[in-house]
Amino acid sequence: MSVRYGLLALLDEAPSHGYNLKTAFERRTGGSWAINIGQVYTTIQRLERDGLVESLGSSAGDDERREYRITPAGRAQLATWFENPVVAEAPARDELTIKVLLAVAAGDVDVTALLQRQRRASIEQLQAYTRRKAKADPKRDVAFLILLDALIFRTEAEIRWLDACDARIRSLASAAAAPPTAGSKETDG
Amino acid sequence: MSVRYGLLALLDEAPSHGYNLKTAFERRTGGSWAINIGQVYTTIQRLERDGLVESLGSSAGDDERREYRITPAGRAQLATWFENPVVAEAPARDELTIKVLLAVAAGDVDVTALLQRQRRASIEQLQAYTRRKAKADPKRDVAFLILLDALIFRTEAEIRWLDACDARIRSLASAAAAPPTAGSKETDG
DNA sequence: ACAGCCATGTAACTTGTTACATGATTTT
DNA sequence: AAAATCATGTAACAAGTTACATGGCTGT
Repeated sequence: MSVRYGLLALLDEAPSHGYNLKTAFERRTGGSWAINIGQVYTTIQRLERDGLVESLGSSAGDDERREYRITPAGRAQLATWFENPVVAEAPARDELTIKVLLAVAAGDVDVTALLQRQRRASIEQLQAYTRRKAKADPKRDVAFLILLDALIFRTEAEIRWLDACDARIRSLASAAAAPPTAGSKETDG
Repeated sequence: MSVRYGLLALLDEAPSHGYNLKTAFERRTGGSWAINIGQVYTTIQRLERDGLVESLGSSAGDDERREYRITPAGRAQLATWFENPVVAEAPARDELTIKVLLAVAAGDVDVTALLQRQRRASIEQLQAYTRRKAKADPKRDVAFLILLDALIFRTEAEIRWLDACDARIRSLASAAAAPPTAGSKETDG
């Protein structure tokens, strides 16, 4: 819902038209979320369909550049969006998580190697983000820095998690190699 | 692509049918990713359309329970998926990030309050995960624990990021309140 | 004349997702 | 007999995304 609310938030500030929304949206995301212009128009259409924005047809006069304005319903929905926290309810809807989970269960996949490859890739990402952060101007590029912070924290968490996975798998392997100490029945299918 | 590859990975182990894939998929994700049965069938259809799985029609004989088998192409694609790390290329495609970014730029949104609300929600989430983790059996519920780890690390990162955002915004506010020390021109539109 | 930006829009497609219709088998 | 579980499938939609067609206006 990011693009949808993104455009809605921009239209909440001032009426605007497609092309302008595209550039404004990209500026807001620190220039790092390129958006296809076609998507802007389809998203506006959907917002209009849902009564959240409306076209300013007659008063402007221009045939090109049709401007859109947020409606009261749109403003209300935007306010609700800002007021309610984003719940990470969708637990494992994440590709990396499910991949590791499946790899662990698969048997014929080298999970340790997978984790190591991912770790290397994540570290590289992290370094790239850090380099970009060092170049940014703390006064001018606030949006970009906020975004980089998000990416950095998330990637760090990912690396920690990969290590935790590795540890879990190693401990599983050693537990399987060592003879069971007490009454530990294997009941897995 | 999680569901898609999830089903493909399950079919890589053994041929199976829709209903069974559903339960297996849910078991794999530690029982926390409920999947609508309809989605399983649509996803299988799409996999078949793409030549990654094929139906075992005649040999089984049964009219119900049509089994599917992975094809060589499917196996190849699955292997590629496992081999290549998940790149977090899509930078800000995240709802919370874009929300904060938009709120900061909006002007009429109380960003500090937004951050605090989100922080409270995230802390609650974190506690819920931790409680569930404490209850889990480290031997039996490995998948579930791996998943919980992911959620916990991610939520911790989110909280750290929220705090970093708060700090950035406060420092911006204080910089705006204090008179500029040197030649710092304001050129924002 | 031609390159390039400003500007709009449609068709088509992807994955994810739900609601609904349908029926067999098994358990209570 | 009724309820629950096993089982399949379709229609329809959401949101994101890209490729393509179209044209005006500006600078070289």
